Amino acid sequence: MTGVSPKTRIQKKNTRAILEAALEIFSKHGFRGSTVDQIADAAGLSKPNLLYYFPTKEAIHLELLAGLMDTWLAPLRQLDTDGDPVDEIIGYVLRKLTMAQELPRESRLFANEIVQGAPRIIDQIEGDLRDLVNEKCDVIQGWIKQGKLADVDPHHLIFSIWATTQQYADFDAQIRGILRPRNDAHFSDAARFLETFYRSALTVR
Amino acid sequence: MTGVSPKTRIQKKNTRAILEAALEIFSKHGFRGSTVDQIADAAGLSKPNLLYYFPTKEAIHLELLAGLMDTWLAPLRQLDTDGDPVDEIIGYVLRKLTMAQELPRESRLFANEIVQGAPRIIDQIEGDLRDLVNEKCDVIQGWIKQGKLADVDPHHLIFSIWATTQQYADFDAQIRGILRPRNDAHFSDAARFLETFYRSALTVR
DNA sequence: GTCTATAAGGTGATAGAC
DNA sequence: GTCTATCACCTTATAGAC
Repeated sequence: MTGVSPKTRIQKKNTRAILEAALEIFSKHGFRGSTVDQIADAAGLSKPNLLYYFPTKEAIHLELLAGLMDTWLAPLRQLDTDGDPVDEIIGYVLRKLTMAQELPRESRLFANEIVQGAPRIIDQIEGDLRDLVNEKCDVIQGWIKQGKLADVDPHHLIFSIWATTQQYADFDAQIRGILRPRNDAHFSDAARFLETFYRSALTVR
Repeated sequence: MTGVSPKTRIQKKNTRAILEAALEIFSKHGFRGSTVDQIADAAGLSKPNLLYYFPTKEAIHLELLAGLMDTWLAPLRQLDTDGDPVDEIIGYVLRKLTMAQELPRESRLFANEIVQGAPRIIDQIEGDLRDLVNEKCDVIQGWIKQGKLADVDPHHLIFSIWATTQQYADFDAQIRGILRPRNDAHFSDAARFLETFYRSALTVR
């Protein structure tokens, strides 16, 4: 399922090169739009050699998605029950925005998969992801009950945070096209916008 | 470029059937993930017959995107300079949410295209779309100067509205997976959340 | 206008030498 | 472990009969 168990140095290096190349290609063209040839080229290997490390194209894709899910959820895990509610959520928003800026390929990899119905990761969504989200929604609901946060639906709050941050990676082409030619500093503009926006919507008055 | 000029009744009917089928298939699998066979089947035509109406697979895709762009931008065009600023924007948010609910395939068609770098509609993005957005941003900026709206970046406000509404179509699989098994009424929950959220973030205090 | 048949090229995966 | 060669299949698009 996950290809050759990486033992020798060269195997580790090649496995890593393949996954790096696959991330580059899959995130740009989606699963069906990417070819094994493209990935092998980008990894600096021949196609049969690549298929010596991973049995199928799908195995590479699956390994990527599974391996990145933890990284992807880390910012949400950090949400701390004992912190100041508004600051905790603003912090989460800004961490997600930073990830969109620094890991846009990872964001688009997931976006490509989910927009097409998430056929290959629906289990992870309905499992680990769902559990984590529900856990953090309980935390948020607790804050609301204590009067420390405006009364909003926690699930839809989290969805809105995902949407407003990840769009800067997923729909980058559109955002750059509209902001052209002044699109150099748009991430810091976005950070300012999102911080102001979420703070004013979440603060109890 | 746009296939046979529809003159006879049967030509109109078939052209419409092809575009309807293509929307169904392209929105689900993306351009590369869709096959002419699938579209022909869905349209109830043979593959050569379909290619009698449109010269290539790409021509069908292009015609779809171009034809839907107007529909897609209609809610933004409606934004009225003379209305109440907060209500105008809330109205826009709710119209977009309704579109995500009623036209999810159209939303995913664009999402699929844009997430992969918008190769086939970058011109429309940098043309009509950009012009309309800039025009409406001027309106919003005017409201802010008059003190009728909280001071936020108009471009990023519009981006956030797109993101928070279209996600309910584009990332439907993820949202349903997380809300399971109670996901029947999530659009009305989303409407309530978004209205409260945008109203409290945009109202001048 | 619509069909069957097929050309032409791409794509995932394997065989077998080294 | 890596390569060249190749298979088997899929996919877009066309030819030509009706």
